[in-house]
Amino acid sequence: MNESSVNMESLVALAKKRGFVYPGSAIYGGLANAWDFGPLGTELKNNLRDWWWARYVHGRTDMVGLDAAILMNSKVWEASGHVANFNDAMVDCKTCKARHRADHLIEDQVPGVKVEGLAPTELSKIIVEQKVKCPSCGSLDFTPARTFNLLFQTSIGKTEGEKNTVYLRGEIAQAMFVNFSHVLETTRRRLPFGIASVGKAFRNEITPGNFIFRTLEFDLMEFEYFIRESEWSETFDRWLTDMEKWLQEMGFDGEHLRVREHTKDELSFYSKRTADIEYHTPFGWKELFGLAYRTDFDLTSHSKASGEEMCYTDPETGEKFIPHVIEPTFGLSRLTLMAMLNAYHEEETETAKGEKETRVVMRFHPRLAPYKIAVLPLSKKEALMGKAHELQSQLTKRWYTDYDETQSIGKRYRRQDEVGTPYCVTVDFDTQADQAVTVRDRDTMKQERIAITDLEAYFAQKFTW
RNA sequence: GCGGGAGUAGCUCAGUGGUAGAGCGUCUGCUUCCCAAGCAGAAGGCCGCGGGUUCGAUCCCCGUUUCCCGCUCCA
Repeated sequence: MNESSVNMESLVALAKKRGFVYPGSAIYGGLANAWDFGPLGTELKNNLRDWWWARYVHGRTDMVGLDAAILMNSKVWEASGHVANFNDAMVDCKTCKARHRADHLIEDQVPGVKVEGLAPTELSKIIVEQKVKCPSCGSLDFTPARTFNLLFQTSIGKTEGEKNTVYLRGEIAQAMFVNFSHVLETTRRRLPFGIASVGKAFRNEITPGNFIFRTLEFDLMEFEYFIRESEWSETFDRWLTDMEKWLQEMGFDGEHLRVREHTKDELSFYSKRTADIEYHTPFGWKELFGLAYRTDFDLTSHSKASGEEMCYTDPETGEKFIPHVIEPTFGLSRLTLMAMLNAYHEEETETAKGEKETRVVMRFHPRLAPYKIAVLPLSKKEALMGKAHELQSQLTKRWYTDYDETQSIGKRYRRQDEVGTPYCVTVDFDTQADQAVTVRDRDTMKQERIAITDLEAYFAQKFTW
C-alpha cells in the first residue's frame, strides 16, 4: 500500500493558516474536539454537499429532500434502540489503568454467560464472582462498570425531569423514518424511492480525535432508499458502485479508496449487510462512507412503538407491506477532511534566486475548489487595481473569486496554490493597451494571454465537466 | 477516562525569580513587480487560566484547561 505523503500536522497548520478549519472557541482556550469551518472550509464543505445534492436529489426523479429538527421526541430514540444500545458499560483496571468493555471481558473469559441487557452493577458482580482478569496485566482489581451514553441529553423547559429530557440526534436517519408516511403522502412516491438529508448529528464519543475526523458534533449527508425486500442485494451493489464513482468525480484518488465489508461480528443488530468506503489517511484506512442494509427494522420499530401504520401499498397489486431500506451515508465533515488530504501536495521548486523551497498546492478538483478564480493586479497602480476590481465583479457573478493586491505576484500565486484556486487572472501594464490579461494555471503553472472580451467564454469552457 | 509529554507574538521557537526577544507571516509606503526579490516602517504577547510560595512569578509548587503520543471506545 502506498503511504500517504501527507503529514497531519502540516495539513492542520495549513487549514488554520488559510481559513479552512479553526480550533473552536479558541480565544477562550478552545474546546476539545470542537472545530469551526473557516471561510474556505465552509466553501469546500458546501461544494461537496451541493454536488452530492445535485446528483442524488435534483438529478434523479426518485429522491426527495428533508431537513428535520435536531431535537426530537425522546420516544424516537427509545424505539430506534439508541437509548438502550447506544452505550456500553466500561471498567478500568486499577493496576494498569487499561479500560475495557465489561461485556467483552465477560464474554471472552466466562463461557456461556449471557451479558446482553445486563445492568452495569450486574456485570460488575459477574466480573468479581468469576474472577475475570485484566487482559493487559492479569489483575483482578477493576473499578465498577460505568456506562457512557453516546447520546447528548438536554432538557426542554425550566424544570428538570424525566419528561423533559430530549436527546440531540445521534444520527439523521431517524428523521427520515419518522417522516416516512408524510413524505409518501405529500409527494405521491412509488417504490423504490429515497429521502435525502444533510445535517448535524451529535455523539458523546469517549475518544474523539484526529483533527475533524471524529468530533462530538458532525455533519452527515445521507439518504434512506426504500425498496421491496427482494431488491435489496442488487440495490446495495448498485449504490456502492455509484458512490465510488461519485467520489472519483469529486477528484478523490482511486488508489486512496477501498471498500471494506463488515464482518458478521461487526454488523449492527439491525443490519444484514454493511460495507464501508475507506480512505487512506495518514492515520490509517478510515471510513468516510457507510452503506447499510437496515432491513425493515426501523419502520417496523417505529410502527410498533407509535401505533402508526408505516406501510406501503402497491397501487397495482394492492399488496401492503413495510418497505426495506438501503442507507448510503457520508460523514460530510470527515469527507471534507479527506478532500483536503487528497488535495494536499508538496513540491520542490526553485526560487528566482535559485534556492530550493517547497510549494504547497491544494489540487482540489475545480468543482471543489473554494475559489475558482483569483484576480490579481500586477502592481498597486490605480489603473491596474481599478481594472482588476472590475474584472472580479464581472467574474464573481458566475464563479466565486478572490482578489489580492498585496506583496509580490509570486507570493500571491503561492497563496492561491495553498488554497487550491485553479486559475489566477493577472492585470498588468499591457492590459490597458491590448485589452487582455494573463491567465495562470495552478497545475501546470503555464500562462496564457486572454482577451478580456473572451474571458467569460474561456472560463465557461474550463469549468465545464 | 487513564498514562506520558507540552503550552511564551498568527506560525516556529529562544529566554530570565525583577512583568520579554528572533526568524517567518500579516499590514503600510517605495519599486513596469509574472512564480515566496529588495528597501523603509508598523501592528501584534497581562509568557494558557486560577490559586500558592515570595518584597516580587513567564520562570518554583498545586489545581485546571487545551494540544500531541499511547491505551480504551466508536451505529
